[in-house]
Amino acid sequence: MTLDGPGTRSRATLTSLAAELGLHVSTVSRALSGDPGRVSATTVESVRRLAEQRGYRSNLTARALRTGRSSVVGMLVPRLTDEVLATVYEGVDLASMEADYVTLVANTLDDADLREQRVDLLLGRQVDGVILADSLLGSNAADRLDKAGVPYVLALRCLPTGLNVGTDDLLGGRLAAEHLLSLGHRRIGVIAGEDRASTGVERARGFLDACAEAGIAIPEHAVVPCRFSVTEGARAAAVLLDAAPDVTAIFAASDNVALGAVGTLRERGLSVPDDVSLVGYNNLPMAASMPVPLTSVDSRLVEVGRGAMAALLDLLDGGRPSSLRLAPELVVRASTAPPRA
Amino acid sequence: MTLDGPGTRSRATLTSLAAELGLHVSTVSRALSGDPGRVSATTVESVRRLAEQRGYRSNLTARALRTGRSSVVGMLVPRLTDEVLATVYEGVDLASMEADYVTLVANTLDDADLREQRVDLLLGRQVDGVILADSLLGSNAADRLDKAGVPYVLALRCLPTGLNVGTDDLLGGRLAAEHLLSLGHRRIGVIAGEDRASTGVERARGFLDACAEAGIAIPEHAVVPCRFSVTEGARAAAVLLDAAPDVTAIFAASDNVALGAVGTLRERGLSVPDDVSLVGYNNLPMAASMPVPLTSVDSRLVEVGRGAMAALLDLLDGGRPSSLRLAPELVVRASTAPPRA
DNA sequence: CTGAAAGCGCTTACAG
DNA sequence: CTGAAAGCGCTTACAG
Repeated sequence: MTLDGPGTRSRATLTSLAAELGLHVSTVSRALSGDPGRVSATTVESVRRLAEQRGYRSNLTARALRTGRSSVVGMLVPRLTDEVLATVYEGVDLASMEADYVTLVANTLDDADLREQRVDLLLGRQVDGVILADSLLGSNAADRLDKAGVPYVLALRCLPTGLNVGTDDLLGGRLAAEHLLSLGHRRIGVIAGEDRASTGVERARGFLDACAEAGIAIPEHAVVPCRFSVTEGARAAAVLLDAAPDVTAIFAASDNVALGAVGTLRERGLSVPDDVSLVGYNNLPMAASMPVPLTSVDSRLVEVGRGAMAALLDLLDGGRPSSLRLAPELVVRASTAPPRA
Repeated sequence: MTLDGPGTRSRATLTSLAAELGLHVSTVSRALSGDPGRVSATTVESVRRLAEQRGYRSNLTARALRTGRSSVVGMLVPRLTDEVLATVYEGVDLASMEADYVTLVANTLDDADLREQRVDLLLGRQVDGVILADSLLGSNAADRLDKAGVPYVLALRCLPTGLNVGTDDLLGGRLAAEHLLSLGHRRIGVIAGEDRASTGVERARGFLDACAEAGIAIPEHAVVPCRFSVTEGARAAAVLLDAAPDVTAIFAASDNVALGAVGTLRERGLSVPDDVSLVGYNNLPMAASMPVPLTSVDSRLVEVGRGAMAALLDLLDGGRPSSLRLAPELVVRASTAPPRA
């Protein structure tokens, strides 16, 4: 480990390569950028070889300053400790890497002030575009980005306007409802998720709509909003069971929330699925490995991330990408069964 | 949402402010950087006001090119979808923000080639330093960083040499052992965690050492290594129970692994803690909200992240920070009880 | 096919 | 206290 500051060992630059080869820096630049037909094959060859030997790596900072493109995109998430968001990020990151971009991610904790601050930070870093995975309903996407003319894409959490890449959560909620209804459940509770996020709202609405169409009314007191965390899931489940103790099934708008709910059910001596069936959402890896493997709606989070980045890259290339809603899929496991006779 | 490319609306620059004020760009730079006593108070005042009005934001790319300091640090993690690493990152990010740095994070998936590639990427981005939270025992920290003279700090996962910031995992393992021994357990299994990472190895060794000192021998077949995930935890628990079906307690080197183990125990009709007591590690929020609240060793992950960044910043300022081992703490919950009589 | 020049936006010795 | 100049490392029209 070194204690010297950065740049102690002088790195190779275009200029140093040029000097060593007796060429002009501009020629070396062209040779390396692979402008085909604009520079002789032999020159390209010798430049490439020396660059390799000297361990030359283009200074992306300088390039960014010169071209006005940083090859950096920003990404806003509520928090990265939420595996759901970390998974979307993973998709974004994969697509970034393939396109020689890099993604600067920032937590906003569902806090409006912090969010503004983070956007400012990203803009100061000259990001070419931004992926917003933390949108709250009723707010605009991001004033500052609009003002700065920096393109952005909404991911996962959607808004009525703007370029959106997410899962069809209305359909996802519907799939969960159809599954429980087909098993014979009639008294069902819903832990609806974050009520300021499209994900929470639409999953619940899709579920409730499907129930209503089947002639099953879910009373209001059996629908409890809840932030997306294990702890909040446990709390919301308690509220739900107090208000509607006779439910035979619960739809939770996320796997973490479902995990919290399992704890509360157990505390009350209710077992899954014998007493209460449980459906989660997102189909995180843990769903399959939970104490009782969890039936869950797969929301294709990595693809959401990849898709959002692809749309942003298209935008940056002057394209006109359209919004995308991926189709979710129900994965049935042991946590759901017919209600007790 | 705009479809224009970046930079469409021309942003205020030092030059544009200077022109508007009839000052030289260097004066404006000094006024804004707050060089005290080097520029008149009235000038500072007028420059500040205009900068505010025009929404001036310093171009950090240009500054980086000029000063040779990017105010960007890199961070390597095995994967960010692991809540443990995401939590360490959160600490790093908080400390970064306070110091006007930004952290570029990259997944390396415990894969050596991908890691080299990621380091190259970070170096190309002119990072001032790097936090390595993905070290594997037996490998060096990072050749490329040494060669490039870029300072780095090891976080969470430690190596025998280099600047390390982590938890005292030997002690953590010991705390878990003392707890189970004091409850009266004598036949104990260990799911030892990733055997290429210091965290996995030291937690297990601390545990085994404490048992040995108490005169309790844990046979080799009751110690199963395991990657840090729910899925792997479930698998390892099965291996363990096949090899040592008579255990009355299990120490799992992470909470995720413990969660996986709960599933396996349940499958086999064993209940926690009546048949088998279970101790996890890290004390993630979910530990408290698991179906059976999990006894766990708190590894102070946010502090590890903060400490690692503080050490790196010290290094970048020419300081000589020393390694840091934080003291873990046992948090007792419902998953541990005396063995059945 | 290669060279020479300009310039991205900033900071920092050097003058005055 | 302010100005003028140089330069970080690159790219890209413009010549030749």
